[in-house]
Amino acid sequence: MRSGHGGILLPERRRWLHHGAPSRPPPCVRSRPAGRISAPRPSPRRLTLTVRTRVAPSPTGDPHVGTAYVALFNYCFARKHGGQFILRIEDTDQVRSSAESEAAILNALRWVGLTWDEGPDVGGASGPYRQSERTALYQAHAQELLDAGHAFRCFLTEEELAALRAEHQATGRRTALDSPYAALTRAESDALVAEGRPFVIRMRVPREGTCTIQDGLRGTIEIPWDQVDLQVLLKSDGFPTYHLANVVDDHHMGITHVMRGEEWISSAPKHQLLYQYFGWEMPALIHLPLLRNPDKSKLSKRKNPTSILYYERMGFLPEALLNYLGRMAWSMPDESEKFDLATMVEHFDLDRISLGGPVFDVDKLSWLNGKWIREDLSDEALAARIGEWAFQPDRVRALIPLLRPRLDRLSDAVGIGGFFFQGLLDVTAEQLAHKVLTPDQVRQALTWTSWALDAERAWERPAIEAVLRGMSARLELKLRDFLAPFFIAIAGRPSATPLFETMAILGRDLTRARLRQAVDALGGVSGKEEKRWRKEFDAGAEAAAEE
RNA sequence: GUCCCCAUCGUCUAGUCAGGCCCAGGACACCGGCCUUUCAAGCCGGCGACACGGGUUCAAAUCCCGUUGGGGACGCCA
Repeated sequence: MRSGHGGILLPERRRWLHHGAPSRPPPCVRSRPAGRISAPRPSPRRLTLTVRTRVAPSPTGDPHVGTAYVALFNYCFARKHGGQFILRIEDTDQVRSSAESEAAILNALRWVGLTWDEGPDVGGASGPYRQSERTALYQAHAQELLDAGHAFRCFLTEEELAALRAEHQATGRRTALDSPYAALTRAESDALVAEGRPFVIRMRVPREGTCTIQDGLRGTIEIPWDQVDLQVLLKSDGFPTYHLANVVDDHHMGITHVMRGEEWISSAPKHQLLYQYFGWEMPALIHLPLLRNPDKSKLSKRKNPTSILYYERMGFLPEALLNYLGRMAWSMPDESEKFDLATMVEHFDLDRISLGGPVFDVDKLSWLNGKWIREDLSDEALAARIGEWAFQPDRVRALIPLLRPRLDRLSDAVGIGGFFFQGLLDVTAEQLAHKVLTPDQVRQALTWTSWALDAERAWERPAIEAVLRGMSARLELKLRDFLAPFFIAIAGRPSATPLFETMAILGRDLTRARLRQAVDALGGVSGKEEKRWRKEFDAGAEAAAEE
């Protein structure tokens, strides 16, 4: 057995605790951890080793409820075992990462009530906690693998790669993609570097046999090696990919248990292999079931609000949201529905995680939230919470330029600006009826615009205006006609504060949700129609991009 | 298409590893009733599931195999 921390693996898994000498794990899928790790044996010495978990969000967008969900489980596991929980920023994607997103994610996680022992904001002994500040480390490790022959330089251009993929696909790919440069000698490879050819570093992967990985919830998982990519470890910009950075950091940060989304199972073999190449002990892998949309697909903003900011804006209490996330795939021993973070920690047990992907059900979240409001807040506390929520100075301040010209009495502010404080509006098809456009045209305008807004990175008035004007032109509708249904969808009436500013202030998520609600009021978009529209939409977007 | 994961009411789940206590329990939603100046809240009740087919066993929601269904991965994104 590896000498390190393996013994503390999932120590609460029953057989472990109650039967000193672990018997053979049953052959069932959810085999005991005893069968998962080479040969761990409970020992008092190892139990003193500290559990360390982490959550590692990528700052490429709005804070996602899935991030909070994974963070919650990592937090609970670490706390339950007296260990540490770490926050690490995985900003290795230079193009998509942003400081604003990072700040928003940190704020959102703090908002739901999670805290971390080490992170970019609080520091710690294993820092820095932002991967963009650790590039030298990854480069050194990539070099080490290169020198050891565990990795090679790949000089394939993007076009060549695309062609290879297409060919692979066409011939009915049975195995992962290969690279012709894998066969080069080091001298040949060095020569190409000397020529100035750009390259990436890929890892070598066995081309036959089967990789066996151990999952803390599922037991043994076997994946044929020929299904595993020759994964890029170091990109041509010198930055590492997730796979390299994550392994290097988890090792150097002393992570003992990696709890992450199930979507990572298929890359686990690469990670395991990297640990072997480096000669490091691998943390225990625990893959959490994915949060789902009502149609069971992986939770996505297109189908369900996913941003924590949205839930804040809608008036959900952070403790209720966190509580609800704790009900996703996990249950209290007595099945209680309402519990706080400390209680969840106290009872946390991997054995109580169920594996079917849970559908994120906003209705049930609302009920839970109502329970928290009714049962846990005094009149004073509730009054304070409503005030804090509604009258956040920055938010109210932003409305003033829109309200001022329209106010004769202060009380007018409620009628004119009330919709800023509402959640979803109950817009009907009748309200959305348009004097020139057909309901289908309205539906299309709202849907396409919503898509176009999703593709827009900046959520600011000029960008929003450009998208709406562009879409109106593209659909060949007069701006006035085109905009009319948006006023209804966003403000609930035909005339309101200026639309672009209003949407900017309302925020991306609430705007998206209201547009979607309006579309739904008109009958929604069927799967077939969405497919067709999506095709036309993308084609048009491409044409526009080429101009 | 290939590989992997998963499978209890519409949804979240208990029960599954240690088969009998389960003709399957709780919660959301929905429906009905009570309470109530209204609406909520609260309380009471109703509807509603072990995907299917084979095994193993005295006994299977629970163990095994297969089928079906759902999901994920197949990026110089994470």
